[in-house]
Amino acid sequence: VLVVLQDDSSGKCLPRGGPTVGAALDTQARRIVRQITGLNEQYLEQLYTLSVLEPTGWVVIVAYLGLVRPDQGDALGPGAGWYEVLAFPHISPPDHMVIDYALLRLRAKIGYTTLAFDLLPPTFTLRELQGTYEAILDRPLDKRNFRRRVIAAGMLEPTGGKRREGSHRPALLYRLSAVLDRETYLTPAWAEGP
Amino acid sequence: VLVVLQDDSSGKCLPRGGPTVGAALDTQARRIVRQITGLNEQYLEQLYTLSVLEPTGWVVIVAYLGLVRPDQGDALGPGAGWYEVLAFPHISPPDHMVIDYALLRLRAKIGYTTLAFDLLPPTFTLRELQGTYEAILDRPLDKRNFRRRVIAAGMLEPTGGKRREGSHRPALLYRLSAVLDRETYLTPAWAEGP
DNA sequence: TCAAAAGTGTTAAAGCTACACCCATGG
DNA sequence: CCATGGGTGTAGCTTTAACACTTTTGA
Repeated sequence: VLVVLQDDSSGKCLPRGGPTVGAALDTQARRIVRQITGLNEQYLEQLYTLSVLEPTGWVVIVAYLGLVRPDQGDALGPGAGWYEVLAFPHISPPDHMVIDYALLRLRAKIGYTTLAFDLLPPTFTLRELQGTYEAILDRPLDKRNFRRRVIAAGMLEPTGGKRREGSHRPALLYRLSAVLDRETYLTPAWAEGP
Repeated sequence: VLVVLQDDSSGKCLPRGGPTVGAALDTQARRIVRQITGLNEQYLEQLYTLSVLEPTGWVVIVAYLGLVRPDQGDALGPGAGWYEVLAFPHISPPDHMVIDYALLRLRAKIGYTTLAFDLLPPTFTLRELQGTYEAILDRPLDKRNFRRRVIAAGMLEPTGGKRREGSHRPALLYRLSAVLDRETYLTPAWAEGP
C-alpha cells in the first residue's frame, strides 16, 4: 500500500492545494489530485477536517482519501513520489495523522463495502481481489473462507473468461456485480451542486 | 431523540456559528454549542464538512455532533428549541442531511463504542441503558440478550447500590467500567493544540 | 512428470435470536 | 395479595475460523 507524498519546504508532505472560489469541496479535491499528481483517482472520500497552527496562523485542512488503480499508471508530476504507508519518511504530525486515519478508515470500510474493487481493473481474478484485501489489511487471509464470503455477499459475477499466466491452471475472471448497493457506505453522498 | 434547532431568517436551522481566529476547530465547536444553546455537551465529534452555495457565495460548514445528557438540563437560549429527529420541521437541505448523517453515525457507533453512556448519568440502571439504545435505534431490544451483551462486553461495573422507584423490585445500579478503550472509536482523537 | 497456482468442503466454536417465568417491592 | 417492573437460562440457527487435497496448465 503506497501513498503519494510531495516535496515540501522542509521534507515531504501530502499533496495539498489552496481553495478555489466557486467550486464545491469535492470538486476542488478532485482538481487538486489531478493537478498535483496527474493521477485519475477511482474513488474519493472526505476523511476529516483539521485545524493546524502554522507559522502564518491557523489553517483549516479538509483531508480526502483517494484510491488509484495501480494499472492506471503511476507516473507522478515533478516533486512527488510513492511511499510505503507502513514506512514513509518523516512528515509533519498532521499529515502523519491523516495517513494513519486514512488507513484506519480504509481497513474498516473494505469490510462492509466494495471499496476494494476500486483498486482493481473492471475484470479480475479472485486471487487479485484477495491480494488487494491482504495488502490493505496487512495480513494473510484464508483462500477458501475469502472466496466463500465474497461469493456469498453477491458481489461477484463471472465474466466467463479465464486468464492463463504461467505454467499452471488458469484463473476464472470476475467483475463486480451490478447490484452493489452504495447505501452501506456510511458516508454522505449528497449532491453539492456544480 | 431530540435535536436543537434555532430560529433562522426563513424557518429553523441547526445552531451555527462563525469562525474565530486563533482557535482550533474542536474548541470553536464547543464554544458555539455553549454560546447558542447554553448546554453542556458530554461528547463532541466532527461529522462532515460540506460546502454550500448560499446567496452570498460558497460557504464551508464543518458539522459536529454533540451529545447532551437529558439530566443536565434542557433549558435553551432564546430562539432555540428541541425537536424530534424523526419529525422535525422543514429546514434547509444541507441541515437536513447533517441531521440524517448524524443519526446514521450515532446508530452505527453505539454498536461498537460506549457512546450511549455519554447520554446517561454516571450511575444508571440496565433498563435506562437499554432505553437509550432503543431510543437511538428506534426499535425495541430483547431485555435478556441486551443485558448479556453489555455484560459480556465488560462495559459495566456494579456500584453495589440499588434504586427503588415504584411498587416493584429495585434495580441494581451500574457505572461504566473504567477499562473502556476509546481506541475502537474509529475517529481521530488528535491533539490540535490550544 | 514436475512445479505452481487454481479451485473446492467439512467440522467445531462462537455468536445471535427468540422466547417465558420467577423475584422483590409498595400499595 | 396483587400489580409492577427487575431479573434470569436455554435451544436452534447462523456465522466464523481452521484446515488439506485435487485440478489444470506450461515447461
